[in-house]
Amino acid sequence: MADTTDETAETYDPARYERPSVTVDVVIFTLIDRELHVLLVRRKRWPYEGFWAIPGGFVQMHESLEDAARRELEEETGVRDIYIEQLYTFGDPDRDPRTRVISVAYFALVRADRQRLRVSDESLDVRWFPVREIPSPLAFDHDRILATALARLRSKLEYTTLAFELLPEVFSILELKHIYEQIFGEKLDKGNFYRKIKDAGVLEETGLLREGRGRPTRLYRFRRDRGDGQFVFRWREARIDADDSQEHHPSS
Amino acid sequence: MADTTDETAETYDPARYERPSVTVDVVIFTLIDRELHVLLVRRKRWPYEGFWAIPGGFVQMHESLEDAARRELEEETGVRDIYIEQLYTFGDPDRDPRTRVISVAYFALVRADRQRLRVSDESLDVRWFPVREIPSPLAFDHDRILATALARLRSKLEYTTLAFELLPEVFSILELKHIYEQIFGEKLDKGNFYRKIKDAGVLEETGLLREGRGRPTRLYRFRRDRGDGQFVFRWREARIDADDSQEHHPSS
DNA sequence: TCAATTAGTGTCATTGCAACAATAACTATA
DNA sequence: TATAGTTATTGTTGCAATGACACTAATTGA
Repeated sequence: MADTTDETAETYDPARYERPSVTVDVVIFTLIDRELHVLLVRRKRWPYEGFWAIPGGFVQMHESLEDAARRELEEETGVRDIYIEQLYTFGDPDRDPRTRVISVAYFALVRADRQRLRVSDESLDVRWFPVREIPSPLAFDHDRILATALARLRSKLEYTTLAFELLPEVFSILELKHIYEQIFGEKLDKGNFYRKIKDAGVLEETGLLREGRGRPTRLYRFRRDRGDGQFVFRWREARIDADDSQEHHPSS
Repeated sequence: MADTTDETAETYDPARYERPSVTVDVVIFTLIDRELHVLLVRRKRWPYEGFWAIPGGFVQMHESLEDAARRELEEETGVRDIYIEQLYTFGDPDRDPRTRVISVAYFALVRADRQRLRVSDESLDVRWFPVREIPSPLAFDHDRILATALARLRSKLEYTTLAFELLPEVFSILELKHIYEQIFGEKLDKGNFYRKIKDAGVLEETGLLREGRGRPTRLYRFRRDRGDGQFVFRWREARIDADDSQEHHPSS
């Protein structure tokens, strides 16, 4: 707020305060060949010329933060109407050598079947990277931003239906299981997974089958309608450490 | 970041972009007479003159966001070394009628025994309000900020040891239980609470007793050392809806 | 027709948890 | 000075969720 407590002393005058630049950065995840990928862009000029960075841009005076994030998202991927969520705001004074830049980071999930619409695919300066092969270090404090995004993603998969935002419209239960395994980095029991996901009632049978080497796979669709419209499925109890990287405990 | 993707077209020049003002607002919680309270300040001038607001102020060019939040916190309460955590960033274009103001909100927990150090207590313009008696509406979009803070607090109590940051140095198990009941808004079973908190091993017996009407209460201290230094106690499985007020799901 | 392969179901013992009953250690007052 | 009242603690028990793992199903390819 522009509501300082001791406004008694000072009259509000924007010119009195030097203003930082504000940007949004969007960490965009998708699934390619069952692997989790992130979109990065290569910087063309100083600072960090040639380094990979999380896509982002300035917030215009007339647009909300989320609008700015969606605009960036669409500029990069050509996709709209996608899951997006504010992640964290990074504002260390020296994170950008040019000037004070405060960055509001978002993270977005692009569905596996939509992401093929990626615009500048052949360009060498915009690329999907598998999360296990991120070039390091990234520009600015983007390593930290990415780490925060991954932590948030992991954390949220555990108690929300976010995983469905990564899958194509129609998918199999074992594909869903694969996502969880990928992101949690641990093997899950097939049988227990089937039972749990079925009991949750978030799946709708499509009647479709997919032929393959063995027994054909039944294909499902995610039921967006369920419950009170919000999240109704929780894979397991939330973990302790997951999303808490940014907090500060008192020393005393 | 100041790293727009299409920097190809444009050279970076701060002057080309109009910059918003950036403030931090700090939602400060404490426990007074076993009740959860929030600190509010009364605005002295336009806009929202006479309305209550969450304390906050401008971010200086040289300080980090968290430093700014701590500075505000100390200005209001005289307390340092307190639990503080970034909450969310609010940046709707018209949330402040004066100019574009982006506010990075924090929330802080002040221990029950420390908060008596409050500076401007007698002042009618700075007051602790019980959370159930918040004057409504608050200035700007502060109702929303406060709601977000409360949701976060509830959510985090469930899977962290945050509750201890509200209690005095030394406390009884039933006082702790009372906090949970207050914030969750539901009764908890005495016996189960005892067992659960004891098994968690986060308490250290002080040997102290407090005399009262019935059987004297054993007093405990929170063991900050435990585990990997971080959160080791989870009251119960995290809830579904809690902290998710700010997200946006795709419509498609 | 029989391995190989992928999909999906059943069983069961263990654990965690909620409900609630029982006991312990005091103070107030009749 | 007993007894009722009050607050603090500990025990018991049954149900439900979960994890480990064995089993059945439906297809392809040799």
